[in-house]
Amino acid sequence: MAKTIMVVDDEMRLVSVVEAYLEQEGFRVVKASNGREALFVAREEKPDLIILDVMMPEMDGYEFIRIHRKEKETPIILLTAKVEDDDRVIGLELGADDYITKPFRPRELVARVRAVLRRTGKTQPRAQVLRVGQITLDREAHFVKVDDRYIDLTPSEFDLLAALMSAPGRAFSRLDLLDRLQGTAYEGYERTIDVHVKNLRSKIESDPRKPHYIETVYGVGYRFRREYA
Amino acid sequence: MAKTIMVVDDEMRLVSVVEAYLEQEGFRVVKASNGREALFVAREEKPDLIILDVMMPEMDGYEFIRIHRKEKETPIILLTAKVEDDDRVIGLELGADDYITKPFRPRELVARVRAVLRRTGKTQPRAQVLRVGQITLDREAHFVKVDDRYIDLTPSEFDLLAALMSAPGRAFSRLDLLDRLQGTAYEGYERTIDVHVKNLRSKIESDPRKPHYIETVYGVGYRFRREYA
DNA sequence: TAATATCTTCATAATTTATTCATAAATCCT
DNA sequence: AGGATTTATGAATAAATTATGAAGATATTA
Repeated sequence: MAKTIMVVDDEMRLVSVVEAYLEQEGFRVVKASNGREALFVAREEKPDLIILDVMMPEMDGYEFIRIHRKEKETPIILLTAKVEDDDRVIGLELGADDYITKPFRPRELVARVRAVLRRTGKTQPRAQVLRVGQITLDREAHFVKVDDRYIDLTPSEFDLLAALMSAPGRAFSRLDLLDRLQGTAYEGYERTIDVHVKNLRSKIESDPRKPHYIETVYGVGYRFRREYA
Repeated sequence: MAKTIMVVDDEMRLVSVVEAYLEQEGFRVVKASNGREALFVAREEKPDLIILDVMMPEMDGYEFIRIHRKEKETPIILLTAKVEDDDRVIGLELGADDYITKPFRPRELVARVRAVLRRTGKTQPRAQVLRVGQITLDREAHFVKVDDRYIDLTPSEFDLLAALMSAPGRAFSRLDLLDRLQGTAYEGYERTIDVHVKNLRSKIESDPRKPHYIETVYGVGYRFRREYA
């Protein structure tokens, strides 16, 4: 059965990005936007792991940990904004299992989630294998196969393709895609996506000038071609 | 069919970690948190081997052994917290087949499990010989052969190679590999893996600068080259 | 305990990827 | 069609990741 992860942060955008990524990795995600709410959700949903921002209104992360730990031993990964290692020390002392500083990339966070689950002996859900047309993308083994050929992609290209393939036929804005690649990192230049698309096309399209898989949606962004029946 | 191993300890955390490792190695795992429960579970599940903490509430390990041995000859590995050899002597006299002191590395435990099963004539649950390309790795005999030449590897290198060869074409993150080597515990520095990879390549690759077998997956980790049909 | 081997850490060189930018090409709209 | 906007592309630069040699720390063996 799917492992449940609770994400606690007051920045909704961050929560959404992390949620999308984790779900694709096969996790079930529940959310809370502050410590008080988190306590409630934790009791209801009994998450297998908690991702927790230290800086939040109402009740901060440390306070949450103190209270939660009296009831449960759920592993916790802290999100800290600062670069200093004060937070780290305090957090780990209070019983956090790992921490990651913002901004971070979703894939980095997922790696830590898996590491912590492994450490604490939880079984791992399988990442989704995406198959559309002649393309297979396996997030777990991290490979992409096109017409029985294995293709090497850079991390950005891989994540970009995974995002698009996760919802064939749906148009993604460049901002959507940028979030997937950079997570909460400061706003990058949207046109960066264009370049990644170009490079990706050159690797997976037989005729990059007339893309079959990755279509341009003028004025909007890009989408992966939907399969027809 | 997979061998069943019963793990008996009151520290749930420890049990979980051990469970994860054993399952990864292809064993089936059943659990109990004290001697009394263990007796019950043993009768139900008929494990092929028992891993048993000596210090437990309700009914300690020695007591369990005494009673269990009247019914079965299931091999037993003792977990002892102390470094003194009192426990060892007593335990072995009582009929334990091996013992290991806490803290221990999962891979150490797994090694002993295999050794005991071998000694007591049980068959191994998992393929012990991995062959990919011109490389043969035998977990049982613990040797590596490349192009008909036997190569000496350090323990880390051996485990690393075994992990990679267990799933050619699959990319492993450094975190994955790290806890295969160190048995979870704490987050070691991921770059340690890079160094082991370098050393391993220098031993098995004909041109370490252009590795044929162990490929780098930029931004992700390493993988063993997939064989093509 | 000394001797040896292995593992980890660290600094820095080498390599690969990501981003930005300028400009060409395509699309849209009236 | 013409102008405005958006996308595609090649190339330069910046940023990030990996490779490597070597020193220091640990562990193992004699």
